[in-house]
Amino acid sequence: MKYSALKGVHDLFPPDIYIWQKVESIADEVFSAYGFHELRVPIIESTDIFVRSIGETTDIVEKEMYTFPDKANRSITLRPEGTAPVVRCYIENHLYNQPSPQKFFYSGPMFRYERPQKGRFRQFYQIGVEAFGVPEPKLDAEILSMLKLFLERLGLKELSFEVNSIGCEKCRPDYKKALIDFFASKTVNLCPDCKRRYTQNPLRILDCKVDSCIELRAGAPQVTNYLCNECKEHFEEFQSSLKLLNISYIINPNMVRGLDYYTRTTFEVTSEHLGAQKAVAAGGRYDRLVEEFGGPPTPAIGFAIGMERLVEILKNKSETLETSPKVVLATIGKEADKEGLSIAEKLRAKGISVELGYGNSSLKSQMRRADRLKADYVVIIGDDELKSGRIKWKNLKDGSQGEIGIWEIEGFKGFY
RNA sequence: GUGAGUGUAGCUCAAUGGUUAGAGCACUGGACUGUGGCUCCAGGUGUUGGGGGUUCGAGUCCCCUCACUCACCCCA
Repeated sequence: MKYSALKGVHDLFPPDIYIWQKVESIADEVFSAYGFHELRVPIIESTDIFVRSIGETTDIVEKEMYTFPDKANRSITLRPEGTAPVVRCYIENHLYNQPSPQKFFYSGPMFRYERPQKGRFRQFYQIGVEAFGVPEPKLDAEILSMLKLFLERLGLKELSFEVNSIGCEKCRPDYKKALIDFFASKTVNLCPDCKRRYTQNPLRILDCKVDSCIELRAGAPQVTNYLCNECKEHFEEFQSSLKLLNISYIINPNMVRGLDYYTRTTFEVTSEHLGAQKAVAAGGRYDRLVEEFGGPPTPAIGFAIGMERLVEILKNKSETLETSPKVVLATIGKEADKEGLSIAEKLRAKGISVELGYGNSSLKSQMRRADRLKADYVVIIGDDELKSGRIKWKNLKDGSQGEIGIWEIEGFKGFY
């Protein structure tokens, strides 16, 4: 084959596309009910928008961004995530002057230069949600509840919700120091990756998958014990709201975030039906980011859903979504062919989906095609029908058939 | 960036180093000349991912390369 798609990107077409459409329309419905409005931002931004928000030393910025110079030699980056552009949009358009909170959702492609694997792609789609202006943990719980409702509306109930609090700029440094102290005497026994993490981002040691590191971290200080009073209270209120809303969750004190901007609440929804990349949705608070970006101090929270991962789970549920025509118009002969074309147009104008036969195929093959398209009805037009002015219909589901005047077909009640 | 695995028909897969690379499914047509599903019959495409090598002989063995898959790092 001469041309193929680039590594880590993919085409999307039936039948999968119907799952995507369903997911998007349910997202629209559910998020709207919570007062979220759709927002569309560019997929390219100045590189520094991502560097400043995600963090210079994160993997995303260091090695995963699609960054290139434009013709005027400005550094442009294909967005690796959605929060930073939305924050930029929020500030640039002074949306903080609108009634608070401002709540948005968006969907679209993100780009990260990584080796593809199950559930991971170079171009991948996210549905994201961001809410600005409310510090109360009530909102955190509301947002989790919204996510849960969204997933339930898609028929997903066996997903697990993990939550954590990673503190704020006041208490996180204390915790980080405690962690460094804890591992100080054990560094020689850490895996090579964790040796690197120890100096670069000690929090990451907590979710290492190597057995020896899992053993070494037993008894390590937990972030939830180092929260300042405000963060602690926030986390407790968040949990009591979750209980009030009947959301079952587990606290995962080892859940850390890969992006620098998160504060306090973090959460993840995971599925056992995926591979190693089992997070379907993840998010958290980022109370400092708007201010750091030059906006007014504005608490905020958001999450992102990995579309491909979500669709992967939905595919396993083997609910086949397909669209089939209501009517297949089978015609025999040139004259009938013309008549069929004009009847089809009249039916379509009434909102009925109609497929025509093409070429000089036999009635049999047109019937067979109708069967494979899973049409509800076949309408047959041939010389006899043209002569009598009465055309034949057949219900493919129950096998019943009959005749109807050619001028009455638009009103045939089986079609409605 | 690192590691492992897999590349044969549109799809799923066969083929001990040995003739002309096969089967199922799918597709199209016919049996039924104007009635789908079931059955039967017929139809056919492969540069065996690509290149090089070993051999009398390579889909099969070796090397290189490309692609895909899974995993690590990291993440939705």
